[in-house]
Amino acid sequence: MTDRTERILEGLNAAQHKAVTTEGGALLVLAGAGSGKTRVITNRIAYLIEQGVAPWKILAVTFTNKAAAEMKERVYRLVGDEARSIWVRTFHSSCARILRQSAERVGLTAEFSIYDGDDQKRLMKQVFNDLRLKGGAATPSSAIHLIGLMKGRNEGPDDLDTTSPLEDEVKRAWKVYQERLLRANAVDFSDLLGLALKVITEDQTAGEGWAKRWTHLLVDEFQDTNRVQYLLAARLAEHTGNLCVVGDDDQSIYSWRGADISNIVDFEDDHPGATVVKLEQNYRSTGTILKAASALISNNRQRTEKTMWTAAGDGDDIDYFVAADERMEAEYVARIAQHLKQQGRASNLAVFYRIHAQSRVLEEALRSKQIPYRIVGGIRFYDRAEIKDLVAYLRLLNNPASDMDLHRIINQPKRGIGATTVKRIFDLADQKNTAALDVCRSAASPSAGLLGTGARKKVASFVALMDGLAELAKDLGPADLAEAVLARTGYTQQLAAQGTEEARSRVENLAEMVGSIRSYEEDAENQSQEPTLVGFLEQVALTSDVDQTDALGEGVTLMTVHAAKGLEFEEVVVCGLEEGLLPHFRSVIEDDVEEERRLAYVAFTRAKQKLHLTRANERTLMGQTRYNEPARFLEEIPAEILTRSGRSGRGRIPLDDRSQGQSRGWGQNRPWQAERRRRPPKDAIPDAPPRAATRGSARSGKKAKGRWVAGMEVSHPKFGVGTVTAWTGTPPDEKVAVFFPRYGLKTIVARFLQPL
DNA sequence: CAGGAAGCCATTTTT
DNA sequence: TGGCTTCCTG
Repeated sequence: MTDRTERILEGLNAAQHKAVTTEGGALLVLAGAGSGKTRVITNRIAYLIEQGVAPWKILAVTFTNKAAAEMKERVYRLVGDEARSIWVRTFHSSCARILRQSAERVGLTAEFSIYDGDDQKRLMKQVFNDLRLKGGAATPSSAIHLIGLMKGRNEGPDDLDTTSPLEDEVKRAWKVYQERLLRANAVDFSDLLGLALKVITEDQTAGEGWAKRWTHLLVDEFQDTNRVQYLLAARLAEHTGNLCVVGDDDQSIYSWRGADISNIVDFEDDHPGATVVKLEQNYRSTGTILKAASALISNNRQRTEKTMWTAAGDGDDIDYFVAADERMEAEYVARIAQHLKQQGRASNLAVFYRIHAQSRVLEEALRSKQIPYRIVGGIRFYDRAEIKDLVAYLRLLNNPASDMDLHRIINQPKRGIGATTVKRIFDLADQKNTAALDVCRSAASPSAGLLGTGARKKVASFVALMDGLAELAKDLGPADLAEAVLARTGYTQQLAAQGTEEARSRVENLAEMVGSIRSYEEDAENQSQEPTLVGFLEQVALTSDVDQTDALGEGVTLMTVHAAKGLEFEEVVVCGLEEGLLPHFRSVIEDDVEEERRLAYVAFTRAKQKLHLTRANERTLMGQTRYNEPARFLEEIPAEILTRSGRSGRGRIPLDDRSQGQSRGWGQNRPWQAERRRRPPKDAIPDAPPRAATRGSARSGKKAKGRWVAGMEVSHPKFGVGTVTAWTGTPPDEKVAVFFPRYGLKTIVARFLQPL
């Protein structure tokens, strides 16, 4: 055994050792939370190389760029320069790369654009307008969602059931949507995977190319793969059968995005003779935290049995706080943060919540105490309007067929090209099935009759502007080109002229953007690759907000539970453990609480030393106040390890008997109690029917949308009068969750309900 | 055509 | 609640 091999295997436990060294064939590593999963993958890659596998024949796929970067870094540390030629990438970037090289096969050019969720939605809105689908069963968002799910299952528009009005509408929209994507030389996220699969499959029947390029495949977070991703992995590994997948079914939290948990659960059946290794030792959390998490997750039925254990001691109890409302909850969180800040440990703390909308109060509370924090997610930097404008120019220069981008910037900055002119151009583009920029070009000539003189001149000068930039694009690098765009279009100038604080910050953001393009150029050069516009645009499209986490910095970290997967913190607060929030309404109605439980499980298992749970009796969200019951998950945690703190009245103050004294300091002074309100009776409902209640029903004639409003009163022949809390689906599948004072929360098929 | 005011609408998680 | 669309005015 060489020294290096020794180092690779050093300190691994028996299961990890097996996972790293098992040779050839299918390998399933069931890696519980905190069990050293990343270490196993990276060491396995290193081990393969030690065994003589050529680095460029190894492909490791992850879900986030961040995970990929970390993995690559760790492999690099183990094997040095050889790590360079290993493909460690996300599914999406691997597929993008594959597709760039074989774009013509699917009717694209190598410069194709990648449309993100926002672009998709805008495109779909246009399609809905043009097909006059507004007011029907489908909405642009629901259509996109459904199309995404179906593409993820490798299905097409013809797999929709046209007897359902919703599906019929989606089918029609889908076809037009797809035509326009193709015309724009663009793909959406799902196409990236689907088309790459197509290319590889065709390759395979030809017995060449991608299908044989890699001999060893590793897939991380396998529980989050959808059908297409599963097929991709299978196809790429088919000729050697060397497929190693790593995951944890208890941490599958993306089924809404098409992740299919059966990919991991059925892996053994699909791959007879597969080696299965379970990593069950947790190296992250205290015994208490692990106990709580395990107890919680054992309530799920759909899972492979695992028993996590730890050699660590029990540690602190789990701290549980019930606030009167969300502001008190935030105040409590801020106090925890302040306490840590005084010890210089603020960055050891993370605060998790179910939905982004919860972050605002938390931010306010932290800010008022001057506690530094950083917030992950919400809006990406790239999602700011001014950045998207700049990117749209660059994308249009890269791919002149990209109509979405033209649409965005044709009058941005304002150059007097108004809505009517734009509409004429785009209508003609649809009619002639050509790129809108080409229509602009022909409409700009004096002989064309499409536009009036004024509009024509303006369009002509816009076309000249773009042509000039296109000329520059031939010689300039991406960053210089971006600067030229900002200068020549007068974008920065127009912003600067506004003189407002907001405009100033936009100018700064643009400067930062140019800076980030420059650092992309440097990165590329460091890897001895040519920095290209396509390359940069691809990075923009495929970088998520989660990837931008490591922007190091002092302070408390705020994020959704989804964003927290894969991370760990000394101390964690999970907010809003309420029925309706975690578990979320939708999941309750759609009967998928198990996924929410997994979400809670992921949240709990991020904590190393200390876990706090909070909830609020009353919460105002989206302008509606409601009284939430405690999350069922709370009852699933053994009572003896849950210590309720800050309880009002003369009750015990359990903070005193803490071993580490971390909790000291809040006990004495609890201002939130001063304002503590009488908790409404258990079955309380907002007493006045909200104004909205009249809205939906009074405007009769309108189906579906707006008929149900949280808080409105309805009557049911059997259960009597109740209050709507949530609803889902479209008629006739529409279901409404109603709280009946006498019977509790019920899910009712909408046609049995009578609005009051 | 641009900008402001008023109304409408939809409520999760995101590669 | 707030983001977006539509309507109205200069």
